[in-house]
Amino acid sequence: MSGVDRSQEFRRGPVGPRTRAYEEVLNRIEERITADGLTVGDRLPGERQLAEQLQVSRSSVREALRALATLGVVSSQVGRGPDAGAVLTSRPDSALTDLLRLNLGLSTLSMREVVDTRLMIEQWAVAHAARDGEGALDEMARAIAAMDAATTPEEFVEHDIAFHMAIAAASGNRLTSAIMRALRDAVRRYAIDAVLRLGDTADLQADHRRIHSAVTEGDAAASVAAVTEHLARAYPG
Amino acid sequence: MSGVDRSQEFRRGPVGPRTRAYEEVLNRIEERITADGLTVGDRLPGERQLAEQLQVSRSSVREALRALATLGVVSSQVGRGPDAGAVLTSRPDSALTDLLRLNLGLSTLSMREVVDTRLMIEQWAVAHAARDGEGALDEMARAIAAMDAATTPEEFVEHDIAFHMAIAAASGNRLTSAIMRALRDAVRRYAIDAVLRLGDTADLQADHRRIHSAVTEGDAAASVAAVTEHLARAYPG
DNA sequence: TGACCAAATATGGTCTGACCATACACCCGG
DNA sequence: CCGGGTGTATGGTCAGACCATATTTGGTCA
Repeated sequence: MSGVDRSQEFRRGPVGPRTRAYEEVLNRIEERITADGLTVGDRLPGERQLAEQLQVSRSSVREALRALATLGVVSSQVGRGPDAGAVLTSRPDSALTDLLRLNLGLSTLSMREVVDTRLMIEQWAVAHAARDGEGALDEMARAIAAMDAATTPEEFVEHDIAFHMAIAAASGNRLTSAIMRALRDAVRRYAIDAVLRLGDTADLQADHRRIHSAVTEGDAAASVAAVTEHLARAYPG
Repeated sequence: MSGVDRSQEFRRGPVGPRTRAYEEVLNRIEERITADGLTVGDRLPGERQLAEQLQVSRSSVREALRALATLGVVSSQVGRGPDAGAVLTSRPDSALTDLLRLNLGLSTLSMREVVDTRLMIEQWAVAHAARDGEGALDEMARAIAAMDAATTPEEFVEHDIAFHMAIAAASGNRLTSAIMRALRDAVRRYAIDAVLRLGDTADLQADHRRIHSAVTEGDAAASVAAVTEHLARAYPG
């Protein structure tokens, strides 16, 4: 015989809502973040220490930390020192990307919905950029040049993403930028196939140049129109 | 002495990128989803079986499944039978909500950015609804009536969310709806405080009725204007 | 034969304790 | 003062056990 009879612990009330241990840990950590005003860069206690504090096993703590890591708010480093352990971060981009990619894989979201969402963000962002987004012009021009120099669809798409991310970044809104980034990363494969299908990138580049010109001239309406036509060309249907 | 010396296993190439075991499991499961065309409702093998197939410990499998559950693509039920075990699902809403809430808690995203994003979606959705969203009118009217009857800020906000979700749903785009839902859920507390601060909900309800009228008449421009003014009132600054 | 109840069983959930690889901290000698 | 060796805290992984739950199975009784 080994182990301890634990069958009578954690009885709360007549019906006990059956909170999983790792969820309890999750909530406690979130509480601590908001209550103690923890912010990016701060360290959480070690897994063993958290386990003792919360009276759960290290496995449960690890599952909770894994969930937080998946949401992009903690990042664990091994070893020792000030940078080791679970550190609070904030990487909504990769988390959003995974979320979209996997849900697309289960075909609960259609490509049409993703493209339409992208169109919404891009119209909104380019209108902002046309009004006061001079900072993005250089980045956009560089991306266009890099696309001209690209020799493979993969390379082209890489810089295409950079071009459109420059527009999104010009809006100054990190949330829409993160969503945009996640959308592009999640459908990267699809975009490469689209370039292959078109065969020629001249039309796409002409669109890019029109967008760049319209933003340069500060013409919001023309910018929106150019972006709309561009996406209609890239994702017909 | 117990255990087995494993120090020489998993050496691949000169520099081995040190893939964590649970990431390997994650990739394998994702592969299986796309390759085998698994879809919502299908079951994954049990944790013990997966562990044996992939030659890792059950803990690593569990961490991978926990990550997938956090992204809203699997859901685990205990017990036995066809519905037990890890089942593929697709709940982007709750995953998005957690993602936003936690990243907001770390103040990497400002409330301004969230509200602006919401404005973007809502303008886009209400324009769609005005064009062909008659299905949403009843739902909107019901929510307005429920807000009239609400006695607490919490209750009011609950139906306010329902009102705006009806608009989002009318767009027919599940991705934007999911983002909208996540935005509202993540800032629910903030919205309740806003209602308390305003003290009176008459102006908000007047806005809601204007939006409903504009959508009823199919006037997209008026709908967008009404939504814009509504959000400016609710979240000044 | 059919309905009902009890045992077997498969599943996720949790715990314990161990070992490994890593990377900084510390100390000691030159 | 500096360089290297050792100590040690940290996450990563594993193995094995037990628990709670829910279905399946099979037997018993009406």
